[in-house]
Amino acid sequence: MTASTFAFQLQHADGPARAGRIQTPHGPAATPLFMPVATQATVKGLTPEEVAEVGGQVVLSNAYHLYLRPGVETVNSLGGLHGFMRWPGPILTDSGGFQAFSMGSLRKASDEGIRFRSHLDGSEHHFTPELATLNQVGLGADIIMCFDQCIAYGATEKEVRRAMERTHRWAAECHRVHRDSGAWPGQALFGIVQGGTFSGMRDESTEAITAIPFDGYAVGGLAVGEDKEQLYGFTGQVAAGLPQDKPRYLMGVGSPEDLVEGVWRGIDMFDCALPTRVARNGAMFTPDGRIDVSKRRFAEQQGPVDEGCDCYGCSNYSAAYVHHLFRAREILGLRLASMHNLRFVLRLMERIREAILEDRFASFRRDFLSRYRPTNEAARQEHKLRWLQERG
RNA sequence: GGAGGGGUGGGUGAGUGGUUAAAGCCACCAGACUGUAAAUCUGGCGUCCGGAAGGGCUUCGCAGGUUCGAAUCCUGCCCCCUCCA
Repeated sequence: MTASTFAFQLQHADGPARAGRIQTPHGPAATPLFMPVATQATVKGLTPEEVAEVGGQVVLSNAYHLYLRPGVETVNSLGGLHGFMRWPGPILTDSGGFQAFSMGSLRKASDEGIRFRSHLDGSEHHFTPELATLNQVGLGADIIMCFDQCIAYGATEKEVRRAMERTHRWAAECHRVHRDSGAWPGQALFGIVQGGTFSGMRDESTEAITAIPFDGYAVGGLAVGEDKEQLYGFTGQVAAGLPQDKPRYLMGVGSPEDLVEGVWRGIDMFDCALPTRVARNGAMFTPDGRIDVSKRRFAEQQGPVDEGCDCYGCSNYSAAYVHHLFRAREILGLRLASMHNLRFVLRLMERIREAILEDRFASFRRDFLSRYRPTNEAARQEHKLRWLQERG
């Protein structure tokens, strides 16, 4: 817990794929790194001990949600985010920029910032780059993010440009506010590249954001409805333009296959709600793809959900038992599934790291992807479009 | 023995003459979930044909009747429940 400054060391590269280490005031973390999501200062359903047990090194929380409830001051007075949620390791907070996308009709963007109507009580809040930065300073995470405007897939070129240029101006503002805020010196600030699915704008944004000396650089605005080809293509394109000596963070990704593909294209850090969210609905990762443990075919399976998994659930319970827990809507079911999915992706990252260090990531990737069966892409797209329509 | 209430699709339960293949909920089946407004959402759920639009057939305890038309009204029968004796 000594106040060291943030640092990144690149240990080894295997093609574009990198293995490294970040250093934060609350300890180190090995990269490639997957950060479990703890939006409301908790990885839903799990204790910090359980998150650590499955291999979690850094968790991600959300400044927008914590600002609304319980409030930045409250968290601050209760020991800061680390003390409040009792997570002793590194924490990264997102600024609330993603909520500019996900909150649908409850928000309205302008050059000054984004107006949100609280989903809790309807009250109106105006997030500016300054407020978003100071909120995160107040929460006291190890790594904080610039306030950006994440725009929906399908936006016009004009809309994407406006959001991107706004994001660039806000990035400079966030950097200035953070520098002058009196934040403790170890706290890192990452910039975020936007630009939608327009190749030229992605380059433009990469150049604009890297012109500011952030501690790390994130690829934002992806995994919001575009197809896999675009996700991977823009990830690779942006990563190639980011500095070698800073960590690169692909925001909001991933699924197991996306993690492999992201690292393959030079990404060091990921966060994603997917593993824990789908777990609560019965979906569990296996080396062959995602299964739905609540399906009847698991009703009598004596072995664990994933034979090769070393998580608590797979070590102690049959798939039939987990199946029963979901059928009966028992809370232990979603806890076991959450632990399992986190363990699955975290162990995947550990194995990826080993493979990179041993210069065999290409074959690791090939083997993993040839076995892992992704979920239906067409259905994904349909679902996403409907969701986007509902959210306005 | 007397008084009253009720039998609806797998369950529960609306529906009292046409807009009802019959609400809602549950169960079940299928799909989704990527910087978490999510232990959530979407679709299906009598049967047959169709990719779909749509169309055919059979349904509201049983049997009969009234009516252009019945889950809904009438008659009989069977069964269940509550209270009184």
